[in-house]
Amino acid sequence: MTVDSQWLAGPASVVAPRLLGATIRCGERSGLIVEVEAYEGSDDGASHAARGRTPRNEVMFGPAGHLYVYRIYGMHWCANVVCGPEGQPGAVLIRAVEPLTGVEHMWPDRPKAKRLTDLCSGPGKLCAALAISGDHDGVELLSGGPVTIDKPTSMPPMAVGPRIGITKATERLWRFAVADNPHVSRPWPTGPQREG
DNA sequence: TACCCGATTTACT
DNA sequence: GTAAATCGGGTAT
Repeated sequence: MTVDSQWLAGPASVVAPRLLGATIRCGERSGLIVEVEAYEGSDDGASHAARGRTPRNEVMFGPAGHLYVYRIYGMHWCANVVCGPEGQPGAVLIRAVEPLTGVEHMWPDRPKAKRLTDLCSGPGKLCAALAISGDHDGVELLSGGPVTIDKPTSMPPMAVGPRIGITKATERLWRFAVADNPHVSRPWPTGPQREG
């Protein structure tokens, strides 16, 4: 069952952990979502939407169920699932995926990867591996569309921690991952906290 | 129009 | 562990 705007209607910090174990698909290529981060609105200093609406973050302010893709460091793409009520910005950054299908297509797009666990273990890596780019910014996550996300069948054990690579709002524990999954972008700083 | 810098990845010491 | 690659968005001038 693919996600819909109602399933994604909650705030990013609530929707994010629910996306663990979901399957993201782009053409032949698919993977299990094993790591995410939540980004919300004006009260979240780390969010692109913190300082209001701009051409880049436009999609974050739109209805849930769309993809927000942006370029970072002039090199890589990062993919987010837009959630929350329309007009209220929020998105879940997909940080790591466990490759499922179309892996033979992923290797050529990840020439530096040496192991299966290097293929999609980072937000920029998984975009390259799944062939997600700026062309997908704003696309709706509809069955039959270029990118789809299937809901998880069950909620896996989860680890929680601070978000990666940000300098603001670092106190918020809005990074979520499947506990002990080898495909995560980075290990947990201290002993993983579990719940769920 | 100028300047700064980032929700990263990779190579190298 | 540190640093380079690389560039458009966002804010300031």
